[in-house]
This record gives sequence, structure tokens and C-alpha cells, in this order.
Amino acid sequence: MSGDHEHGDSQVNCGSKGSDTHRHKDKHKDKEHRHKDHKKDKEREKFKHSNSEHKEHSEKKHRDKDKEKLKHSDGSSDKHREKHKEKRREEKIKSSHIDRPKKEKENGYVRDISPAAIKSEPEEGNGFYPSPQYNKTKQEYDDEEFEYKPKKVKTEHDKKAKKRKHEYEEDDEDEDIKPKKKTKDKKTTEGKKAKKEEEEKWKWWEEERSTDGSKWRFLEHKGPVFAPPYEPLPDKVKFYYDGKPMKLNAPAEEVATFFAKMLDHEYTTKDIFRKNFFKDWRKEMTSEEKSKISDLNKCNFSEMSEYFKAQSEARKQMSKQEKQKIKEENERILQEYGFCIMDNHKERIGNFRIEPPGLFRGRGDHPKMGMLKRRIRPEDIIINCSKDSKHPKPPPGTKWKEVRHDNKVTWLVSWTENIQSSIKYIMLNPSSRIKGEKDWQKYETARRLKKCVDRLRSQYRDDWKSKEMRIRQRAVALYFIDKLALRAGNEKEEGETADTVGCCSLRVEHIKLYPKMDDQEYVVEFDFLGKDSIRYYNKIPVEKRVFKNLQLFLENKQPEDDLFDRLNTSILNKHLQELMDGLTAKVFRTYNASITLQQQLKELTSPDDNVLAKILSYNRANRAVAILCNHQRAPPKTFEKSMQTLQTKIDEKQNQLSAARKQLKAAKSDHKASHDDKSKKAVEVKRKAVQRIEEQLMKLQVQATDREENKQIALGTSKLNYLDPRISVAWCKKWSIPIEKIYNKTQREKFAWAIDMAEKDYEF
DNA sequence: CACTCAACTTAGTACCACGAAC
DNA sequence: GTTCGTGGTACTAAGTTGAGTG
Repeated sequence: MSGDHEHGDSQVNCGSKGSDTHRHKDKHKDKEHRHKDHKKDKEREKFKHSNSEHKEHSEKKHRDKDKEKLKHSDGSSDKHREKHKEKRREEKIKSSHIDRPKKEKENGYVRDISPAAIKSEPEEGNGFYPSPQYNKTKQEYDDEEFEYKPKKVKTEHDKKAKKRKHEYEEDDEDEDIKPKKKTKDKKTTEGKKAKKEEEEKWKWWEEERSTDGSKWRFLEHKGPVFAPPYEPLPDKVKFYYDGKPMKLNAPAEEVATFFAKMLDHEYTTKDIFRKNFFKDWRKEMTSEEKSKISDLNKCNFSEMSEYFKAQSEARKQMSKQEKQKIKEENERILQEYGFCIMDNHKERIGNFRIEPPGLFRGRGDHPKMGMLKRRIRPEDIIINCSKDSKHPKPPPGTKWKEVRHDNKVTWLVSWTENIQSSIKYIMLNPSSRIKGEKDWQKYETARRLKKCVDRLRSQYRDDWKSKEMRIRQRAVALYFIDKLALRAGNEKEEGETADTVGCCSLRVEHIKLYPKMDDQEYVVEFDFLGKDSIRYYNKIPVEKRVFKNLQLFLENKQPEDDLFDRLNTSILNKHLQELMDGLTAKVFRTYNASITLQQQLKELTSPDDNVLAKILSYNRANRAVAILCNHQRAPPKTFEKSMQTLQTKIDEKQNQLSAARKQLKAAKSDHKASHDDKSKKAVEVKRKAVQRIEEQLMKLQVQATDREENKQIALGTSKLNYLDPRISVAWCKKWSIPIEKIYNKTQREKFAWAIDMAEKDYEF
């Protein structure tokens, strides 16, 4: 059998990302660049998949081949992808991924996600977390399935408003969405302070939601805050071209300052960056400037750069008063522009400042890095607000592009950005009702998935055997999304963005198959750049059937061909929608993240631990999720050093401890000798001292462990976006941990709904 | 379908204010 | 008082999703 597929191994090759992209771990270095014969590729495409027979599926084989299956050849859907590939092949050869600190999943946390892994325990201080869905027993699955019961909101709120059911989806019976008038009336009569306080306490989650698709009924705001106008450089600060000073006109000078400000960033050494910058810069020049300045290498921005450095230095040196003044001014702007009135409530706006002009910095190997992000003017701005509200005024002498009154959307201001021509928005803060409701709903959808995930899993397992290629691909992709928490993976337009992929857009070059690896069978090695060009690297054993399917998918393909050539996110999501209302690929991430947290908390929290140790356990549980979701960060620049100082402290403490112990011993023998009260007291005192130092030491050690484990893991993203906050709240309540230890102020604001409603027995 | 666009969520990083350490 | 280190935030890029269109 396997004989048929042995080519899989040699042929599948992660060629192109090359060592430049992933420079560290030697083990990934072995990739070769094998996209030599580009010209042939196109032709090969035509023939691809021509021999897709498989012994492995011999029973079905006959039915398979002439039908759908392996029905690669009708290829209509392949077509559109072709055009990109050529280019990719060429570019890849030299493409060097931008030199951001490389991050890898390979940090000692690679999870064992083999189905067999039932157990999960942190391993010698070096976290080791199994796949979420497999660390429970079958029994657990069964139990959980129907255990869920909607919980009541705190009783004292019950009378206030008609309660929404906790089950979001079920509350569409009676509609009675009258604005809570009383709030408003009070507000207008009372002072600002009182109003603010009241707003902070507004429990939107106890009110009815609108069901007609409108997002609000009333919306009033002050519009955006524009970037400050350009201030030309003082004459003494000169720009030199080819060694000669040259005064630039304001527009060109401004763009030059953008570059000057980035001078010590390595971005400015990148060819693409420089090329894009120079091209856009020239557009701002007068024809005279344009004719003179023809080579970026002859440009000397250093005086400008020095000037800005001096300025920022001066800013740091400002007196307290000056700083205070600036702070106050910012506060004033915040008060004026940072809030809006939405449906009788004053709500915080997320980003009320328009993005200032500058040079575009994409992430990863972005083809557009260095391009000029142009200044946004009032004429570019679309305002969205209520018809009957006081409309925001454009700055004197200017006009808005448009004022509209669309309550089917949540944004207040939008404009089109010039790099990708995408639309940017000003929206509300996460603490707002409109964001909170959505967030809550997201977790409810994930909980619904929990109820039917078993069904779905057995379904996709069945589909691995389908005779239709598209269904097999869909099923394998879904398996990855579920098991590995991969993102959906939309297609992207080549040349517009960095070359990154998600599940559906994985290419042949991104996986390697190992029928055997060490003591494991059917190992798949993933190595690709995901969102934000963060590397995903993982080796996992998969089920045989998956493995065989992958071999099938890889047949006769080139490294740059799509692994799932008969699948895209739209197909996948349509399928998911049929399986469960509201189900999309990303729900799996939410679900798996949250369920993992819950399980890990259960497993890792020891009742006897003190608060500190419990928090460490929480962080570890959180970390398991971050690892699952591949949330990485650059190790802080000061990491080594700060670890060092911490270690020094620990050593000191240890010395202290042994000294204290000695003293205790001495006191004890003293007491033995004399047996008097005084010596007894001394013993007690010493004992206490030892205890105290032990505690301090432990605290330090916990801190060190936590920090070490966190070196390149970012907890924030999962905490903010994937973990049902009610799990954390419940955990805090259960173990009497102050919520402040888990969520900072901003987070508490965002999760106010959860903090208010979750009790200690909350089950995700 | 394929393709585009709009809207909204998710993401990492730069930077700075603030409190601890000196 | 000054420096140091760090948590919190602001910023904005980069995803996902679904609707509309031809």
C-alpha cells in the first residue's frame, strides 16, 4: 500500500520559504529551493492530477475515479489561482522575509495532539499541553453535552428589565425595545459626574436586543480628530542631496521627514521599502526637485533625523507642568471627541483620531512597505450619525465627503485608505454595548458548537472516506481547523500583501509528510507563515486516513500548488452553516480556546495552593490556549537582563533563607538548653521569619517561572478575543481570587457583562 | 460560481506613564 | 530625585465573513 505513495514523501517539499525566512532552528534549514523550472509549471498544471488512483482506497476505488473524485481535471476552480503562481515562483527564489524577530511555534511548547494524548500536565516547568478536544475522556464529553443550563442573572436585576435569556439565540420571542427613558431624563438634569457614574453602571446585558438588524436608534458624535498639520522644519535643519544642501517644498519635505524618522529602523534598508518610498516621494516633489533628486542613495536625511531625536529628547525633558498641560489637553480632547451618544447612553469611542500620514509599514514581507500613506482630509471622510442628531461639523472651510444615516452599521466615521484602498472606520470601544453584545454572542455561538461538536467530528471523519475529492478536502481541512485551531485561510491577491496562508490556502510546500518519525506514525509537519507573518511550525501525528488523504491531495502537484485545490473558505463556511446555524471556521478557534481554558483550569488548579500559585496555574492555562492559537510575541528586548536580575534576587533570597534557617536552628537548640519562655519566643520569631522568607522566595520563583514560560508567548490576544470571560470570572469566584489579578481595568470594562453575570459554577 | 466590497474581529508592536528600585 | 522596567494603551495592519453583482 504505502508503496504507492512513497513519492509523497520525497515530492512533498517545503522548498521555498528558505532559511532566510526561518533562520533559526536548524532543523528547518534543510529546505531546498526547488522551483527551478518555472516555465514548465504552467504546463504541468494541465496534466496534474491525471493519475490519481489509489490502492489505499481500493475498495472504493472504482467508483471513485471516474466520478467527482480525484476529479481534479475539470479544474474550473483551479484557474483563477494559476495566475498568481507564476509570480510567486519567481519571487520566492530571492524573497527574503522581513527581518522581524522570528517567531516560531517551536518553543518547547509544541503540543502533543495525537489522539492518544489523553493526559495533560505541565512537564517539568516547561509547559506541555495536549490538544483541547482530546484531553478529556469520552465520559467527559458525554457528561458535558447536556449539562448546560442557562443560568439566571443575579436576582436583584431581574425586576429591572425583562431579562434576556442567557441563551442569546432563544430570546427572539417578545420584542419590547423601548429605550430606557428614565436614564436619559436623569442624565440631563444631573451633573456630568453623576452621568458618568451612571453610565459606568449601565447593564446593557439586562436589556432587550433589537432584532430587526438595526444597530442603534440614535447616534450623535463630534466627528474625528484630524492629524495635526505638517510643521515645516526650521531652516537650519537641512536636507542634503549629493552632499549639497537643498530646501524642499513642504509636501516633499514632509514625506522626507517620514523617512528620516525611520532612519534607524531596518525597514529603511530594505530594497522594496526604499523603492516604494522613493517612488511615492517623487510624486510629492516639484518638477524641479524631481529632476534633481533621482537617487535615494544620494539623499542625506541625517540632519533631519538628528533634529527629531533632539525633539523627542526635549519632550522627555519637559517639566512636570508642561507635561501636565499636555495631559490635560489630551484629556480635554478625549472628553470632547472620545465619546458619543448612542441610544441614550454615552459610550466611549475606540479610535477617534484619524490615522496620521506616514510611510506604510506592512508586516512580514510586504510588497507595499514604504509607500506613502496619505493625509486624510475632511473631504475624504464619511460621517455616520442619526438624522435627528447634532451633526459633527467639518473643520472651518472644509466639507465632509458625505454624511449618512445608516443604522445597520456600527461605525461613526469612515474613510478609504490609499495603500490597499480598504475602508477604515471609527467605531466604539470594546466596553460599549454594541461591541459587548457581539462578543457575548460570539461565545454563545461557540457554546452551541460545544453541544454539537461530537456530531460534527464524526461527520468529518466519515467524510474522509467520501468518494468526492472536494468533500475529502473539506473534511481534512476542517479537521485541521478543529484540531490545530488554524484560521480559515482566505485567498489573497498576490503582490498586494505578504504571502501568508491559513488552512484553506495552505500550499503543498507548507506541509511535509512523514509516514514514520521517531516512534510516531503518520506525522505531518506544518511550516508556514500565518496572519501577521507569524510562523506556524508544528509536527503532529494524524490519523492514518488523514495522512493517506493528504498524500492523495499532494499527488502530482508542485510546491506552490494549493493543498486543498477544491476548497476555499466560502465553500467551507457554507458547509459549516449547514451543520449548525451561525457556524463558521473561526468559531472553532473560539470554541477550542475556551474549552481548553476551562479544562486546563480544572486540571491545573490545586485547591491547596495559595493565591499566587493559583494565578500561576491560570496563566499556564491561558498559555496553553495561546500556544494552541499560536499567539507569539517577540521576546522583550530586556528579557535576558530582567531574567538575570530576577535570578539574582532569587539567589539572594535563598541565602537569606538559609541564614534564617540557621538562626532558627540555633534558637531551637538554645531553647532546648534553657527551656525558658524567652528562648521559646525566639524560636517562634525565627520560625515566622523563615516562613516569611520562604513565601517571598516562592513568590519570586513563581514570577520567574511565569516569565520564562511567557518568553515568546503572548497571552493578551487569547484573553481578549478567544476566552469566554465567564470562565475566568467563575474561576475567580470559585477560588476567591480577586478579579483584578486576572483582568486589568480595561479588560474589566470590556468584560463587565461577564463579571456581572457569571457565577462560580458557570460552565462554558 | 467568481469577484469585489463592506464591515467587523483579531493581531502584534511601539511607546510612554507610572511605580519600584536605587 | 532619578533611573529602570514593565504593564497598559494606542495604533493600525491583517484577518474573516457575508452580501451583492454580473
